[in-house]
Amino acid sequence: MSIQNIIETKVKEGFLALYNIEIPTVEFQATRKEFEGDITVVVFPLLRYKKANPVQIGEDLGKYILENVTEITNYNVVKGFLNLVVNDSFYTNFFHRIYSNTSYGFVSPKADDKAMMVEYSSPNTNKPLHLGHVRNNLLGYSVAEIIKSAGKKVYKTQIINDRGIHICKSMLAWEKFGNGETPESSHLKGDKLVGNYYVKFDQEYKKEIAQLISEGKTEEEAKKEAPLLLEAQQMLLKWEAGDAQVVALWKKMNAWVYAGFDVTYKSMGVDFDNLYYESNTYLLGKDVVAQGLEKGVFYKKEDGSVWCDLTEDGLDEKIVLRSDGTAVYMTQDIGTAIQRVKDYADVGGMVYTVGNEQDYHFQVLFLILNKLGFDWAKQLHHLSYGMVDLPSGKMKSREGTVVDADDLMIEMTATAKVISEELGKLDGYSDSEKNELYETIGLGALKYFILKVDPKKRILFDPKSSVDFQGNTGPFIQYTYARIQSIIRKADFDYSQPVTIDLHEKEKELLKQLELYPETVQQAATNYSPAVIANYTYDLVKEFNSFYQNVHILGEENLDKKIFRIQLSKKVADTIKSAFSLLGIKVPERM
RNA sequence: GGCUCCAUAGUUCAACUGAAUAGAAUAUCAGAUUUCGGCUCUGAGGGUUGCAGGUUUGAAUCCUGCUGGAGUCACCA
Repeated sequence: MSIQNIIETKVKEGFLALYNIEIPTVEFQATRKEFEGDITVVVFPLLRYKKANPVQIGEDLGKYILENVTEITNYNVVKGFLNLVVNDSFYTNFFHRIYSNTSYGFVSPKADDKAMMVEYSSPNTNKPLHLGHVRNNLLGYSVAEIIKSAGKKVYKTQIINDRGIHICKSMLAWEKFGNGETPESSHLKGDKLVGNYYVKFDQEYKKEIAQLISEGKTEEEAKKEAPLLLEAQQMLLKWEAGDAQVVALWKKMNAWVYAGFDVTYKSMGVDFDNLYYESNTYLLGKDVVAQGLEKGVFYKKEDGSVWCDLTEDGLDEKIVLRSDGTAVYMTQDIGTAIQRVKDYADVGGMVYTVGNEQDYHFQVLFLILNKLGFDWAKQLHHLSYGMVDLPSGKMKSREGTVVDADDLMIEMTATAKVISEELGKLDGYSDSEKNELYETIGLGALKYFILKVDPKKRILFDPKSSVDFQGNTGPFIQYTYARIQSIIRKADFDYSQPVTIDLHEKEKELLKQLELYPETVQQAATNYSPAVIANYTYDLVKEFNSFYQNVHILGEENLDKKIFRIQLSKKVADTIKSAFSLLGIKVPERM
């Protein structure tokens, strides 16, 4: 039981005993450093139930708690804040409890709990992954890990956008200009190769437009009538009709792309439990539209198109089926959501990791699913995140201003190499071990940089200078971890026995920070925010560095103290590792 | 134009969802440790939380209006 729970119970009890009033909740905060105490009860909110001087209430409660809670050794009241001093034995007992708990902070799901499905990445198969996907992937993966550790079963998934006119564009360009080029013949990653032909299409298309305009067409006409575009549209029709040649080409080129994506996902360290392909799901949802019509959720217009009226909810009308009876984006998404629950019966909710330009779409989607009456529709969340901007402005794939995901990771690893070599702590490491380490550090820097920011906010990413290795960064935290490992390696005696000592101020601070870990994981899960974990870890590391600077560990003469400090350091390291695993960041033994 | 999101030290980010003097990092300056890894630690300066009102014992946080930025409002995905 946490000290907060103990005090909460007693404050309620005390309030009842003193004033004969029941209170529902008690508000806590950490005691500010300039006052004596470890935990603070905020008295102000209680004034709602008992009109009185907050200082007087604080005094009364403080006295009651001092008498009735053995863990509290003293108190003081400043304005409306009741500061309580917790005794050392509470913290040492707490430490004994958690020391050998390898899953400290995590909660295991109960057998009958519903699972969450977390969707992220969901790329198009006509171009490689870029910086925007990197943020998406890191967020989605991390939130999935956090939800899992907070006590829910999780399925990681994505829906691959493998069909449509944009896919036909790269297919057509390859057919016309590719001369049979393959990833093997060109030594290019498959996704890069296909991406090149997507760009090629656009270049040739623009030429045709220019040509048509010079022949007297308006720009609008030229864009619609360019032969290449007409051909691509033809190709899409053929694909939909199941034309053998087109389908074979489509399969071949998509396979190249998937092989390329796999490499990128692997170096990014993300994975999926299952995949959905739009080519399988784009026809889903039509039957639900029929059901919705019966229920009166949707209505039909004269031309046969089907709509959902959301004006009562402050939104517009939304089309769910075209007049020709074909599906739109919304139809598919409705169908896909339902399909997923069919495939995984224990799914009780979903998280969609998609950029904030689709906020409106998901608002509508969730609303419609709720209107259709699915019980899991109440547990849908759009994990919306801001754009990643470059100093040069917005990324545009056609203009070549994108930051490629693979290039970015290679660049980060190279930077890590330069810095690590300067430090030269790697004697005895083989080249492959070194390279693995550079990757750990480089990716750690990148991941931490992106994940420490609130997802809602847009990020300005300067590939040259914005990724630091000092201060509030991944490598700084990794460094602290490595240093603790170095201490542990040197402690070559049995320090496994629990000991009880008088705590140094810095030790107590560290223990308080460790105590916060479980609720931090829960908070991160409720808020879908890896940033909460990142900030917690940084605070823990700062606290440790301060401890490290102020006391001796291996140099301590008192054996019990020495043992306790080694154990404490080890637990801090374990917690860093655990927290970073939630962010998908590895920690090195040396660096 | 309607709707949604964002705006906090020079810069990058916090602030437990309404509480104490708005905190860190970075950069700058001053110091400590020269012995567990100097990628460490301590301190200083740096703020009218975009602006103006309002609610509240208390507002960066909630409400209203404005300013600036972004997104969205397709029988595209």
